[in-house]
Amino acid sequence: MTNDSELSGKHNLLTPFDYTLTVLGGKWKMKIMYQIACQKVLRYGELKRSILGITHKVLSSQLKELEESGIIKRVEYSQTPLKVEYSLTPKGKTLMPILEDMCKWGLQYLPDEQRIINNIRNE
Amino acid sequence: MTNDSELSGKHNLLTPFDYTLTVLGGKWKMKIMYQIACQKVLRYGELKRSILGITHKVLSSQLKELEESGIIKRVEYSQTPLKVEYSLTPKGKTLMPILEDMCKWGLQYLPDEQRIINNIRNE
DNA sequence: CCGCATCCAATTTGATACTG
DNA sequence: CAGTATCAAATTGGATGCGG
Repeated sequence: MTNDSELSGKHNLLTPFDYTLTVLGGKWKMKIMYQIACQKVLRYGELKRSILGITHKVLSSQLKELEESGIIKRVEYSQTPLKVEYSLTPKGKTLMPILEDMCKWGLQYLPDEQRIINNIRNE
Repeated sequence: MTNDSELSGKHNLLTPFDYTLTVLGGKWKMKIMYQIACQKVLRYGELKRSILGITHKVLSSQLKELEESGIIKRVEYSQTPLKVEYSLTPKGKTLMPILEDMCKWGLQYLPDEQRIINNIRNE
């Protein structure tokens, strides 16, 4: 670790851009947010099934970090069996335009050979 | 590897959103792009000095990937000592609005305690 | 100066089992 | 059902040296 945290001490100070990267960073956070946003509310298991390839451990740790960043809200219903629902917070919703722009950009630039969904209503 | 690539075969097919994540993904690519965009053109060494904490190995591998994705352009001048300049391609420039929005979002939501630059022309 | 290759350490991830 | 803990496996990261 030879980076910023050395310069800025224990409370690691960040530039605004780095803060956003911290909140959204990693391989899965944006995909998780995207899924939650699409469905408004999702239970843990539904979320897991909707994101191909993510593992139990990774999903739960990333959900926890997103919650700590104030991006998603976790509501636990004390039933048996347990039920937990995730949704975006207002703060989280303010990030959606960025994710949508990323999606639009991908639509424009994704090479056809790699496209997985190209036959939806092409007439 | 229990993910998409299994489902989609060797040419790993992607959704548009995943494509964007692939292009921009990782800890450093967006920061690299951001630096290049700010200066229009940067030599390798300048770039390295401008990004705190990045190592030689990581910077060069990420630059290569960005080049392969068509986001940055690499121009090599056959001098001794060697000189290489990096700049954004037109495709790369189309991503800048997204990076700028991320920066703006960070400005709004970065908690004051973590802010590293908060005294620039506050009157 | 730039960037690839190597070697080894550190971090992340996956599979599995366990708790409330 | 949701989440944590553990441990091995895989991936990434840093330091260094070589060659164009």
